Amino acid sequence: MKLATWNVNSLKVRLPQVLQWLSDNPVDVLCLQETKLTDDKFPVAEIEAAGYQVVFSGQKTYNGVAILSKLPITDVVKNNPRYEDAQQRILAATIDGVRVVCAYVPNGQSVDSDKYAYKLGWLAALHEWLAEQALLHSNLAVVGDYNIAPDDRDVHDPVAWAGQVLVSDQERAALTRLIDLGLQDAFRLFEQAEKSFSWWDYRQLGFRLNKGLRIDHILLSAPLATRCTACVIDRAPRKWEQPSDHAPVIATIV
DNA sequence: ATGGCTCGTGTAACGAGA
Repeated sequence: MKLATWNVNSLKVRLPQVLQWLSDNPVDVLCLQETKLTDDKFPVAEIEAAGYQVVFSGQKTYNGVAILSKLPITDVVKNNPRYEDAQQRILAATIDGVRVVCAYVPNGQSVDSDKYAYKLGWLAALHEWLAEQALLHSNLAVVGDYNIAPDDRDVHDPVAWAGQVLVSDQERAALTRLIDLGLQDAFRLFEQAEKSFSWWDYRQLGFRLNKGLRIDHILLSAPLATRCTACVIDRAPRKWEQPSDHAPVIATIV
């Protein structure tokens, strides 16, 4: 199975790029974040015409997640059943014996904001739910935009970013607690180039200067991690016209 | 020091993202 995740920053704007990318990279499963579409506006026909089944959970203006799959999708769960949340950020489904959780973790805005407290509470509730899911599903993949750079090597300028949102100790500790449920960061199972990032600011030539962060992750349970033979970030679509600020991350599971 | 760019909303700036 080839399993990918991509924050598309509006599926309305990015649908042509998603279809082009799937044509170039016919992955089995693609998890999307920040679709920014209510369910009645989701482009089901276009995605099905490309050979994918799709499930989605969206809202107006913000957030929104979707799972595209070549193989049948079953047991769909929208949102974390342990956390009342008006924001549509989680979608889980079973595909080919793998429990796939597509997550759009809150950004947090800044460490002194209410949104940061929401982010930490949201992550604590995610941990509570995933602890149960990990017991229920040996093949568990938790993928998406985590809005957390796990380590200083995932940050273009760790000194400038020190203590800020996306890299703060509390956020990193929350990510570590998720990993301690028995998950592994697929990207770090393999040798990777230095300064490998998955997001670059639209401003200040962020991509051209490779001023980025690695905040999009594929976490795999041990049985899946042992079957994982590659994990790469595809920078290609970030070079296209009118790109998302995030690049897709792809794991190959044999 | 600030904002820089790109979205959606809604049709003008503004909030949000990261």
